Amino acid sequence: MAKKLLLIDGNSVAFRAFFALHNQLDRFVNADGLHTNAIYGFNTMLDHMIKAVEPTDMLVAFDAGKTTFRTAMFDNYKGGRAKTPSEFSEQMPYIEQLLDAYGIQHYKLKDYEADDIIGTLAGQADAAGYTTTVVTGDRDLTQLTTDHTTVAVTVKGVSEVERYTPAHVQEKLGITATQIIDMKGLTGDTSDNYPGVTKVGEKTALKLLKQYGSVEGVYENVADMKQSKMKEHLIEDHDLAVRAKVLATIKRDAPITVGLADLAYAGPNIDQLAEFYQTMDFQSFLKKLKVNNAEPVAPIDYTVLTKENLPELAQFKTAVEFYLEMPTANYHTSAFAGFAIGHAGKWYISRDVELLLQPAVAEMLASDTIKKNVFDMKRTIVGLNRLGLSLGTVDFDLLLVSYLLDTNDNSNDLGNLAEQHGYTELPTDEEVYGKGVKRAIPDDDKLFFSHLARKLAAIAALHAELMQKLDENEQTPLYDDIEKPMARVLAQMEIAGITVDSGTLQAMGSQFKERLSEIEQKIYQEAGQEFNINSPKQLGKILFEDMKLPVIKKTKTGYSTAVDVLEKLAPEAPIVANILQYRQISKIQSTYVVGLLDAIHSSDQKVHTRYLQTLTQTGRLSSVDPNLQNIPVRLEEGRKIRQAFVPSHAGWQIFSSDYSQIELRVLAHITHDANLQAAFKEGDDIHAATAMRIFNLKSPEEVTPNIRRQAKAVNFGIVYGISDYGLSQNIGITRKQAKAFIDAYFKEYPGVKQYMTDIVKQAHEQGYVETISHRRRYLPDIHAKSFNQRSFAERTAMNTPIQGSAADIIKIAMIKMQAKLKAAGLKATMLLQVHDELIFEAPKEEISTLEKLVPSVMDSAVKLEVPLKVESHFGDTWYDAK
DNA sequence: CCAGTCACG
DNA sequence: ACGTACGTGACTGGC
Repeated sequence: MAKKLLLIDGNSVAFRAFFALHNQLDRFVNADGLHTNAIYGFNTMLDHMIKAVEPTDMLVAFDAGKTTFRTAMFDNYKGGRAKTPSEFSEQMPYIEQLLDAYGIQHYKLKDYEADDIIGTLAGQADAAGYTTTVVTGDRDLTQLTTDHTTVAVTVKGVSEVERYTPAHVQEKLGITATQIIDMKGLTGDTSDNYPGVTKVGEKTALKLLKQYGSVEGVYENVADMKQSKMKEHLIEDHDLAVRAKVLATIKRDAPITVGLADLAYAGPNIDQLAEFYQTMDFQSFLKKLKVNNAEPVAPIDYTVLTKENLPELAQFKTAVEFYLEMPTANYHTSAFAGFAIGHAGKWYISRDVELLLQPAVAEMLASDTIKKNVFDMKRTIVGLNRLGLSLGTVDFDLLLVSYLLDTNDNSNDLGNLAEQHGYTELPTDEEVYGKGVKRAIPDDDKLFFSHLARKLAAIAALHAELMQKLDENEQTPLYDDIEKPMARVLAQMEIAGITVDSGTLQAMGSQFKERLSEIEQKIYQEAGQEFNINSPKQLGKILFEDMKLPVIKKTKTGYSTAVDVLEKLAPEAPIVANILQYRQISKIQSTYVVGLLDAIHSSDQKVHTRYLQTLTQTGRLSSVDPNLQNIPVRLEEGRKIRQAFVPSHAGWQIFSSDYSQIELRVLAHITHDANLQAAFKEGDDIHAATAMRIFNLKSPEEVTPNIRRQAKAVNFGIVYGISDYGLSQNIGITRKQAKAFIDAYFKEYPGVKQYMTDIVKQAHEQGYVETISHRRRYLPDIHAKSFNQRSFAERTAMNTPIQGSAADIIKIAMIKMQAKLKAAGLKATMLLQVHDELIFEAPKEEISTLEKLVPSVMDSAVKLEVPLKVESHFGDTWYDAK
C-alpha cells in the first residue's frame, strides 16, 4: 500500500491552537485548573488532518529547547520575542500525553528545531516514495514543498489550512520552493529576529530572485547592477544575507534517531484517549469517541401527544419548552414536520401540527403567564402564525442568547450550538436528517421523536447557565429590551411582506433582454468571436490575450475584469464600455428582475424576506430570500426596479424615513470630539465641514464638489478604521497625500484620534469591543502575529462600535415605532429596514401623520451627545419615495 | 462548492 | 516592509 506520511510541527500548531481559542481561555479550564485551549485546538487539528490525509505513518516534532545550532551561530536568533505565556507552556506536556493516547510518535532533538526533524524525515520519505503532508503554522516550512511533499499552513483557527504544492508556491510567489530560502536570505525574518539586506522586502526580493535565481546569483551579478541605493545595501549587507540564508535553511540531515520505519500509525487507544478526555473535561471529544464507536447518545423518554393525553399538558403552569419543526430554512413556505412541548424532563411530541389548534395547546402557546423557552422565536412566531396561532411571552431563546454572548456562535443548528456550549446530548439536524438531496425527516417515529425531545432537553439544560452569562456580561437589557421585542417586530414585517408588481418587472425584463442581445452582438463583433461574456475567465482571455490590453490587476485565478479595471481600460478599446454596460444590465436582469419575480408568492403577490437577526458580527440585520436590503438605487437604470415595489392597497402610498449620517453622529457621540459634535449641533454639512478643516479653507464657498467628495471619503475611511492605502485607492490619490489627509483629520478632530487609540487598546486588553447597548464582538485576531490579521482586527475594533451602535439605535426605533403605530390606531405598516432606513406602507390620509411621527420616534430613540437627524419621503411606489 | 463580480448601507 | 478600507447576499461559471 502506498505510504502516506503526516508530519506535524508540534510547537507551532499548538501555539496557533492556543491563540485561536485565546478569547475563550476562561472557558477552557479543567477541574484541576489547567488551561486546555491549546490541547483542545491541537486535538481538533489532529482529527481534521487525520481525516483529510488518512496517513499510514505519523510523527509530531517538537522543539527541544531555547538553544540550537542557530542560536550558537547567532545568539540573538529568535531574540526579542514576547515571553511565552505560562498558560501555554503548562499545556505542552499534556499534548504529548494526547499523542501517546493517539498512538502517534513524537520526537525532539537537542540543538535542533522541530523544522529540522521534519525537513530530514520529509527528505527521507521523498526518497522512499512516500506521499508526505507537513502541517505547521509557520510559513518558513513551505521551503520543504516538493512534488511528493505538501506543506499545509494553518490559516484561520486550526482546522483551516492553505496547501502549498510546487504549483501553489509558483502561483503565489512566482518562485520555486527552494528559492523561498533565498528570499529569507535577502529579507531576513523579523519574527525570528535576524536581519537580511536593508530595505529589501518581499517585493524587492522576488524581483531579484526572478532575475538572478538565488542569493549567490544576486551577488555574482551585483557588480553589474546599475548604481542605486539597493545596490549599496546589497554590497553592504552581504554577510547578513549569507547568514540569513543559513539560518533560514531547514536541515535535511539532522542527526535524528528515529527513522521512517518507526512511524507507523494504527489509530488511537480508545480507552486511554477516553480517560485523557475525561481528565481534560473534553465532553465533545468524548461524545465523538462514543459516536465513532457506534454508541449512540443516551436514549431519551418521551410521550407521543394525542387528543387523549392532551389534558396532561395542563400540568405545565409556569413555563414550557416549545419547538416547532420546519425542515427547510425558509419558514414562510416550509412544511411542518412536527412539534414538541415539555417541561422538566417530560416531553410530548407529535407529527400532527393540527393538534396545536386544540384549545388546550393554542391557549398555552398564546399565554403570557406560561413562559416559552425556544430556539429561534422569530421562526416560531412566523410558523405558528401560518397556522393561525400566536406565541405569548418568550423567556429564553437559545439562538438569540447565544448570538449575544458571542456573535461567532451563529450556527442555525440547535445541536451545533448546544455543543458549543458544552451540551453533548443532542446530535445535529444533519446527523439525524441527512444533508443535501438526501435530507429528509425520518419515517422512524422513535428516531424523529427522540430528536425533538432532545432539542427541548438541550434548551432546558442551557437555560439558566446562559441567562446568567448574559447577566454577567451586562447584556440582559440588550436581550430583554432590544433583541426579544425586535424578533416580534421583524416577524410582523416578514409576515406583512411587500407587494411587488410582476407586470412592471416583466415589462422591464423584456426591454432588458432586447438591449442585452444588442450589446452582446456589438461585443462579439468587436472581439471578432463569440464567447460567454459572463465568464471572467473567457472575458479575461479575450481582453488580455487576444486583444492584448494591458493587465492592470490579477486575481488568484487569472486576470481581474472588475469594474475599476475595466474603467481604466475604457479609453483603450470601445469593447470595454460595452462590457460594462452589459454587466450592469445583466446584473439587474438576473438578480432583480428574474430573481425577484421568482421570489413573489403567488398567493398574495408579495415578497416575504427573512431578516437574519443572529448573523452579522456587528448587530446589523441581514435579509435573504430575497435580499431586500440591496435593491438598486445609485444608478437610475437599476433604481427603476423600485417602481415595482407598490403598496398592497389602492389609495395607499410608500413612506420612507432614513437617518442622515447616523454613523458619523455615533462617532461624534462615542469619541466626545468637540469639533465633530459642534458641526452636528450647528447643523453643518458634515462633509463640507470636514473639508474646510482638513484643507484649511476659510469660507464655505471654497468647498468645491471635488474637495467635498474627498472629504467625504476621508469621513468614510475614519468610520471603517482608516489606512492611508485604502483611502488612496478609493479616491485615486497617492498614499502620501492620503496620509496627509488623515493626519490633518486627526489634528482637527483629536477626540477621534484618542478614541481610535483607546478602542484598539481596549480590544487588546479585553479581547472584545462593545456597542452603546453592550453588544459584544470578540476579536481573537487582535493578538495575531501576522500583521495582516492583526491590522484587520484593529480596523474592526474601530468600526464595530460605530456600525453596531447605529444598528442598536435603529432597532430601538423600530420597537418604539411599532408600539406607536399600534397605540395611535394607524393602519400604516412597517415593511422594511435597510440599515439606516425604515419603509412603510400607509393610507394616503395617514401620510401627514407619519411625516411627523416617524422622524420624532427615530430621532428620539436614544439620547446621544449630538442630535439625530431624520429625512422622510413618500410616493406611489418605492421609487417615488425619494 | 468556490471564486469573481456587483448590488446595498 | 507588511497589503488593506467596514458590514452584507445573489448570481454566474467552472471545477
